[in-house]
Amino acid sequence: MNTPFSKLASPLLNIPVLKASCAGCSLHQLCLPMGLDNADMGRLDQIIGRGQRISRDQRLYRMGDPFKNLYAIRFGHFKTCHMSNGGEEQITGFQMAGELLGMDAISSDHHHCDAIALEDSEVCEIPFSRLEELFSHIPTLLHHFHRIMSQEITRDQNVMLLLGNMRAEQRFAAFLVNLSSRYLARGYSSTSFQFRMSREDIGNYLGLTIESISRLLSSFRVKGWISVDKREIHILDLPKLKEIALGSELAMMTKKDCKPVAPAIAKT
Amino acid sequence: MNTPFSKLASPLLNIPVLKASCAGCSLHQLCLPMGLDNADMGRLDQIIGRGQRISRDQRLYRMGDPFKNLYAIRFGHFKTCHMSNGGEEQITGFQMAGELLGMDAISSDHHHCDAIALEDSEVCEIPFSRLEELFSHIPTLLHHFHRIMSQEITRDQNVMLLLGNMRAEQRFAAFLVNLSSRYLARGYSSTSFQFRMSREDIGNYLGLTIESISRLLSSFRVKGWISVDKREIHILDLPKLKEIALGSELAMMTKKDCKPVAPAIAKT
DNA sequence: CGAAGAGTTGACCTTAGTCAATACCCGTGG
DNA sequence: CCACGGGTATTGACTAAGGTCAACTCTTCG
Repeated sequence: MNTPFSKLASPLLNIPVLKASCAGCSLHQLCLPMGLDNADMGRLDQIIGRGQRISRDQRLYRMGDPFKNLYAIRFGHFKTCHMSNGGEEQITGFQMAGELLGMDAISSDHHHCDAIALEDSEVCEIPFSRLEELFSHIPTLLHHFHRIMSQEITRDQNVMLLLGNMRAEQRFAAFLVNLSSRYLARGYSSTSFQFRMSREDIGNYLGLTIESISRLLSSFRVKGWISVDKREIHILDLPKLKEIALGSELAMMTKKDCKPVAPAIAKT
Repeated sequence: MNTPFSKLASPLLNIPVLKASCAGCSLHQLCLPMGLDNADMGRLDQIIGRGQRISRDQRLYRMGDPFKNLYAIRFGHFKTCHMSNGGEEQITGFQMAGELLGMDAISSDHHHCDAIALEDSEVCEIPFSRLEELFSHIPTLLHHFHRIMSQEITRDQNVMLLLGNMRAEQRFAAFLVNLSSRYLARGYSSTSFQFRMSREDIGNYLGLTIESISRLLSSFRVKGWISVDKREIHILDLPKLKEIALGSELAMMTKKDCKPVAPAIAKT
């Protein structure tokens, strides 16, 4: 295992200080420094602050906190929770290693949501003002940063699609497929992984109740598409899940084997 | 009325060419050039391409189109439609004058949605590559651009909250209040305006059916909160709508006048 | 005038939420 | 060791919110 944080002895306090290094990090092709040459990556390393350990259930930042840093997740998982003024909370996303936290705060200089660790995790602190200084010297970095922000927008809009259009089964399938592909991109198994979040979190994220999630898990299990043991899940029929996630008409067709003649993608 | 586009005679074709000018535009305090001094605004003007007229129902861009420009809405209204792979469409937003279109396309160099004019409209074309060049010379502009992107993220996440947590009545109230405040910010009446979109569009956006929208309009009318005539709406009780939009517990309280003693904002 | 499109309203039905009982896991302490 | 309690998950029975289907109106446009 590579150790992307080198432990330096703090001269005064004699406690280990975590010093991040993009160059030594296995995620640099997924994360902010993507596409940078060694020289530029070095410059980025210079501004990146000390790493932070965040233990399970701890908040990296809270809604209303002043905005200073973006955070790149080194390892671990987070959820971001928005609170409506009425007090109900909505989980707007689950983030994993290599992803950036805090971009929602740029617009108003304070955070709009809570970021909560789902397990013991570690993040790199990226002072945003220094990052902005760097942008004028490294156009590649700027461009990539814009891609990341834009990606976040696209992702959110896909969730809107999910919440606005899909029925429970489809939402849940889409959720599983999404997790699956993100683990794949990180070099993990796309078919066997653990839920880092509770059923309640999943339900909240998908706009469903905890009971519905439970029932969906059971139903998918009975149908032979997955096997579950607590938070351990094995996807047994990924193509089927993708089909369900993709949606409705097409899935209905194949399910009922009806009218394979007429073009399935008829206008709605 | 100020005319932000000056008509120049095209030397060859002798047709009027629309030349945009931020300095002369009434929206420059809402739009991209916000906070720029005159010199910088001039530099921005230099890169802004010709204006485009988009007539009602026409598409400014389509999903899959290569990404070249961002577009600032000069006047008129747009909707952005995502298509799921399954073919169902979801309207992810309604945009009005002073807002930027196309930011979702930065991540992959092609557009992820269709932008459709809800009425005859006009946009300024902003070549993104030239804008990025400008960023290194005008940090203020870059910073503001980041705020705009971040705002888009926040806004999308608020819609997620709406779709994930709110019930029909609350969604619709939130929708009305949102429109109201955006018109206010543009100097229009916050209580009397026209829907630029059909009931179907509203329903699609809010994750409800057209029939539900119709019923909600009727019910709000009967309760005396609004008056509607086709697409003309007058908000008669904005505070009430805000209360409903804000949500649940608080609204329930006042509605039923029950237990005004216990703190309404109890933990969920 | 007739046809098409948009909107309204009513009757009925389905999906997922609510409520409640129960199971299971795990850490604590007698 | 087992009992206890709290958090988490599963399952069932019932309900309600909103979807579906259908009839009808109104407006617009050719």
